[in-house]
Amino acid sequence: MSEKRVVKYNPQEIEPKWQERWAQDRLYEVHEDAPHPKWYELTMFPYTSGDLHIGHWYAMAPSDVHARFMRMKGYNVLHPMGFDAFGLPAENAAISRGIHPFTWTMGNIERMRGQLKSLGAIYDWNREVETCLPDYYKWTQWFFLKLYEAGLAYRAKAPVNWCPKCQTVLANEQVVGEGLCERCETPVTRKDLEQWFFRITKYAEELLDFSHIEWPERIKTMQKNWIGKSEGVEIAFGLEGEEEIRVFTTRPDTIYGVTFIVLAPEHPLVERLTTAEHREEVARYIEWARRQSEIERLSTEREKSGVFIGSYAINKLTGERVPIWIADYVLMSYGTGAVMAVPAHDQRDFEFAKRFVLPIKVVIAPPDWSGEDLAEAYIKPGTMVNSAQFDGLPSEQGMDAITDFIEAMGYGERKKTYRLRDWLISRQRYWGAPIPMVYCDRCGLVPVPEKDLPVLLPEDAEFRPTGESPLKYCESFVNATCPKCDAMARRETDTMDTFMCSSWYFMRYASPGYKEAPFDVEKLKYWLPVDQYTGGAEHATMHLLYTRFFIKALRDMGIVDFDEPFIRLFNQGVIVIERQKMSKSRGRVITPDAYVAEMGADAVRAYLMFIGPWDQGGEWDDRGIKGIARWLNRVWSLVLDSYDAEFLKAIAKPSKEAVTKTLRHITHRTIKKVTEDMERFRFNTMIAALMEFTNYLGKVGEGKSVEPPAWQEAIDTLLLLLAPTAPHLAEELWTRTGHPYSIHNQAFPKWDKGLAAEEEFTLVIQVNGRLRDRVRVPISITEEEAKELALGRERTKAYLKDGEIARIIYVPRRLVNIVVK
RNA sequence: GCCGAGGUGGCGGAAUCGGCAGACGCGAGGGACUUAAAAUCCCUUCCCCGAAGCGGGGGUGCGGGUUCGAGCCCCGCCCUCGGCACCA
Repeated sequence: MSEKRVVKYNPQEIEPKWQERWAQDRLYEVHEDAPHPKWYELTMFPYTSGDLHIGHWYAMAPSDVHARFMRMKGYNVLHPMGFDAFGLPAENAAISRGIHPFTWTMGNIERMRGQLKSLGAIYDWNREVETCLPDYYKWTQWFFLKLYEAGLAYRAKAPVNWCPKCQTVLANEQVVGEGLCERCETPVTRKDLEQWFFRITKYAEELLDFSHIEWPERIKTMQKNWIGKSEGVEIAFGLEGEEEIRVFTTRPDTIYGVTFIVLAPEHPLVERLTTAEHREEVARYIEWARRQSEIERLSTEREKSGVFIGSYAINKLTGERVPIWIADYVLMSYGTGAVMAVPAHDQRDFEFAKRFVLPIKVVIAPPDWSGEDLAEAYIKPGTMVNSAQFDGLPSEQGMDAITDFIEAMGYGERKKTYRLRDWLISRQRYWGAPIPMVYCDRCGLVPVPEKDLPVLLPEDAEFRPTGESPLKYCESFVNATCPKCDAMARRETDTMDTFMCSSWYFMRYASPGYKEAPFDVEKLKYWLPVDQYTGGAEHATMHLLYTRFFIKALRDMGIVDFDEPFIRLFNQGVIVIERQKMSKSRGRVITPDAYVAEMGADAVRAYLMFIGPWDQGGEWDDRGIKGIARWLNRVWSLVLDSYDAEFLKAIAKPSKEAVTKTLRHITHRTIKKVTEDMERFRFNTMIAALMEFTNYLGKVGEGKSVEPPAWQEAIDTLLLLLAPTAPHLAEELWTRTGHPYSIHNQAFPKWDKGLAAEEEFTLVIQVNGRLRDRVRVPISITEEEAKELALGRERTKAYLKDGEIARIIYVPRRLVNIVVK
């Protein structure tokens, strides 16, 4: 090709240049008055840990590419960025290094913002949101007050998860694996504490409705399982006197098989029902159970434990007296904290009965059962026996029949139970939004009036390694006056879970500087809800669930008018190193910076998308990035050469190898492929298609002849298709080839159906399912023609001579298969 | 234990309305250019047989099955990853 080209592709030079130019021209500022439909594409904002690693870019680059694609498709795209800036690591840094959490956090943000800018995304930085600034957390507190007014925030004493290392409580959702702290993996212990909760359980049923959102099945299933709905019956068992024990069961059909009752050790009736001679043993057991660590308690291999408390309950259906036990396999926090034990038909009850030699009464006969003892609980359906008037019924029918009977007799009623617990939002830490409440000796619990918000974090708090909340000992903070009576009062010293901050940040982006309210209602109406959300699946039962609850609560208060925050969700996979997650503490972190400095952001962006399907994640192996760099260099040379006068003269010369028609076909086929892949987030095959296109154009450029307009269409198309992925390179080449700035304001190419359509295909000829020949044929070939052609081929004939043709299978546009016997 | 996703060359991965397995890229081998190296370009690269072929055979975790035809569907296993885990 041309000898004249001297300019080399130099991303180090062109990337900063265009980033500055775009910023200067406010290319990516978005406004509500644009004449296009809006598109809100959001990626989960990063926690301000210090450095962005390649995993962050893996989340952000493809999301930016898709947002840019939508922008070129004509949408008014909001694709903002901000920082999740409250949280424990800032405080730990303060303790260990004497830096104030604010200083630490803002320093990190500074560094991360720089890294993010080098990515070359279309973030409108005027809309940046930082959750730790008073302008923001003022509204976090405001939302708390709204939830409080609505009766959705309450304070209660409860056994809660306590992380001894973080010195704070954790929400259920933040306890992972075998009872470990989500952040530091320390085993969690139980503590009885007064804490603030949000009543997410009120929305359990609605949270199970995913009909208005397009989310991955996997995430919906995780939320479903987390909410854990089960339908059953709550049934009263009689006690001496007026009292009753209520149990929850999903198997009312087994009620004739109840041989004992088990209460959770913390059950309120235990105290009253324990008889004098069992008191000591019961107390000992409760104490023992309380001391069990979460890990011990959760172990399924552990032998059942429990004690008899001396009292009996009456099965109202049979009139039988059954003993009442306590055991820690029954949880106070689920159902009623009491179960009717049916050892014959529940494995846990079975093990318990075996261990303590309690009767096992079969009421659902297994198939072919003739009265012998069971080796394990029979939990499947069967025929009802030993069940009075219900004998002989299939147990599935018995379920309803018995429930109807129980309801008719007033012994109990149908009930739904959920595994989901209320969201524990108190944290005994400094670096979070203070809960805006005051304790007054005279007035009790008093919310801080809206006009007094924000309740500011004191700057003079001391960070000591004792582990206790610095706020607790900060007098300037704790001492307050009661908003109601002006008397001396104490401020609440708990701060809010940071998931509270992230439950509304996506709404703040709509009007980030707004002073009168958390958002400007008109702008919110324009932008929300988020059309496309992307982020990690690890938030399935945390951020993603909390936020759905939050929006539903706000909707019911009339603050927002939509039901779901995020219409479409896509979860990218995890980038790993040596099959393990990146982790700062283990020194397994790759930052993008060195790669950006060496190969350019465009190459890193493209490589991250090329590794594999976005939702599958993958191994970071920097050897592969070379292939991308080579490709971008080839694009550079190809495009610049293409606009060289001599080159144009050369391709315009007629030759035997004229390819204009094929070139246009391939150009339009590529547009189709790239567009469809982009829409489906299949970035790896999109890049492969662009590479193939580049390779093809390179071949055409070597001595073949083509009409210049077709050639320029192809080259321009390549640049436009590449623009979302490699925005700097595309812009540079677009400008250098004399096109008007900016390529990012151009429309994404549209394919011509006729040109993209195939005219021929490779007909595969098989004999007995084995490939024997292939031949290019026109798409219009008929079945008869194809069969005839197949039979006539030299290569097939050899395989036909020894047998008789039994049938011929023809698959249009694919193959002919000759079956020979 | 239960639920979900997955297992394809030396590596990352393509191909799923059941129809050419291995696109694209990395790595490797060979060649061109160069005093040399880097860069770049060209060729080869699933395995076995064959001097070679646009020749034969085998091949998508394992074992069976359905089908003219199976990476894809069915049955039974094994392994990896993620989630849940005494939830009555």
